[in-house]
Amino acid sequence: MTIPRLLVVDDDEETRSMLTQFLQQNGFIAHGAQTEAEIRDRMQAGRVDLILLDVMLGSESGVEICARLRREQDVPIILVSALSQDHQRMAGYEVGADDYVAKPFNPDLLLARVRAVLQRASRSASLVYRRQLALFRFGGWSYDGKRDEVLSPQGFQVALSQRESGLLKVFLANPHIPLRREEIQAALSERLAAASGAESEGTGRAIDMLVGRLRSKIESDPKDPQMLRTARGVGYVLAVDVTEESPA
Amino acid sequence: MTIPRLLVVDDDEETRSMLTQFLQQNGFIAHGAQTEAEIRDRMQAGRVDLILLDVMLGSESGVEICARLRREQDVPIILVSALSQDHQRMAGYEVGADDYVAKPFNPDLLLARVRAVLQRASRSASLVYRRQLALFRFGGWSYDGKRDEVLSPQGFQVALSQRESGLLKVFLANPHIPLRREEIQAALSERLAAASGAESEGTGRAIDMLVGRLRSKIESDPKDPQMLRTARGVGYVLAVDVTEESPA
DNA sequence: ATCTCTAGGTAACAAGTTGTAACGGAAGCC
DNA sequence: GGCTTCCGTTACAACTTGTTACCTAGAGAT
Repeated sequence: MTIPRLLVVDDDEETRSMLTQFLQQNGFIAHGAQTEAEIRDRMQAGRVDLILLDVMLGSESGVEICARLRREQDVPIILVSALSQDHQRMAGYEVGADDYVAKPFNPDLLLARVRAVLQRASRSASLVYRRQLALFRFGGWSYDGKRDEVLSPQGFQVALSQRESGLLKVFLANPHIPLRREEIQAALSERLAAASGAESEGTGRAIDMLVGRLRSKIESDPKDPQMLRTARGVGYVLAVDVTEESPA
Repeated sequence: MTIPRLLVVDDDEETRSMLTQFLQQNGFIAHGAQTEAEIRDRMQAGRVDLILLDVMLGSESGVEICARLRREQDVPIILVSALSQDHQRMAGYEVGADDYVAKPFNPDLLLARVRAVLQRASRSASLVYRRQLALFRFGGWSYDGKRDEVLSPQGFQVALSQRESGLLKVFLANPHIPLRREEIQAALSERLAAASGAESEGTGRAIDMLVGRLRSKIESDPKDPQMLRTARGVGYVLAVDVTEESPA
């Protein structure tokens, strides 16, 4: 894949340029668009790998646009919204969005999501599915998103806590990519930190602890981890391949 | 191979001539170009071994040009950009380009990259691959970039620290080429030193230490190194052949 | 061949980072 | 309330990695 090409759809000029710039700074190609027509223009004009679609587009509802786009083409879509109630979230999934991010969002979280969706998209060419329910296989292990259940290579079921399985999901979505602690933190606690460069989170070493505990459960030799490798000075990486199946 | 012929594509006159001069001083043949049309002219007119392509070409996106060129021919391309704050990250991505360098770049780093890409190009005619994830074999040893794991000729697994495996990767990418300490340093810490002739890094002998430690791990007789030879007055060379396989 | 000078090998140390055991608070359950 | 489980914090040990200092080996001059 070449550099991913993103399309940021938002009717607020400021948000749009802020977003496109931020994404460009992080190695993506990002363009802006305001209307459904513009989206279609862009997609006509060239490849678009992912659309970041605001839910509140003045007159139009982003959700409806999403539904329409999805019916016709298979471009991955992340819905962006200030309304982060759960039922609305579900509505987004029903419509076929690949993910859903609340605004104001933590930039690290957004990055992680974008990468995750692109990853998935590049692997399983075309497949509208619901994020949570996939079945992952990695290094002999498997994780069933539907049951939130982990099976060891020997078939033993291993109980993970909420947070641990959350952590696992974050890594499964970003294999081979070193994740910084802040990114992990952000992806885990969907709490919206301040929008921009928010680097609060000076708490402590919770992530290290979490990783340690997860290792003790899914690494055959936790002292010498084969899957959850540490990237010194950076964070942690999942160093095995991940395959993802749509749920049965 | 004869002297490699490089093409520097940038719309800024100053950058372009600075770059071409620098490359010429380092033994390459370098020309400049500003537009895609000019690139094609040059390629028509004569062999071009490597293109250094700026990402921000005024109106056009270098990335798109890269994609187009790649679709038609197999010329190696290094993308140059000011956009890559989080550069390490890009490495994880599969880009159509052969490599990606941040601007302002450390000249030593650039040299190392150029050599590495030329090396690869001459070896494995055409191959879009994932930089990090290749599998290398050298002098009986192997290095698995995917697992970041080194196997001795006897099949024993040797644990390298982060920095040590980074060093190894630098050498694997540039076999038989004497690398100066500054180049190595630059390639290791992708940190952008000051743009031009920036020779800061007057720190100390960290590289010597690193090489020493790596030798102690992968040389059968560290006192008389067979692979990691020292090039007196210059730096170090990897003195064995390297084969590189794309990951399974 | 010997001398001298300098580059490089290496041990010892120091600073920074990570792994992990122990502790304690909070939430859920009986 | 008392228990258990989850999870963040702290403290400390172990490991990484750069720096310094000292010594040996090579290269060139005599």
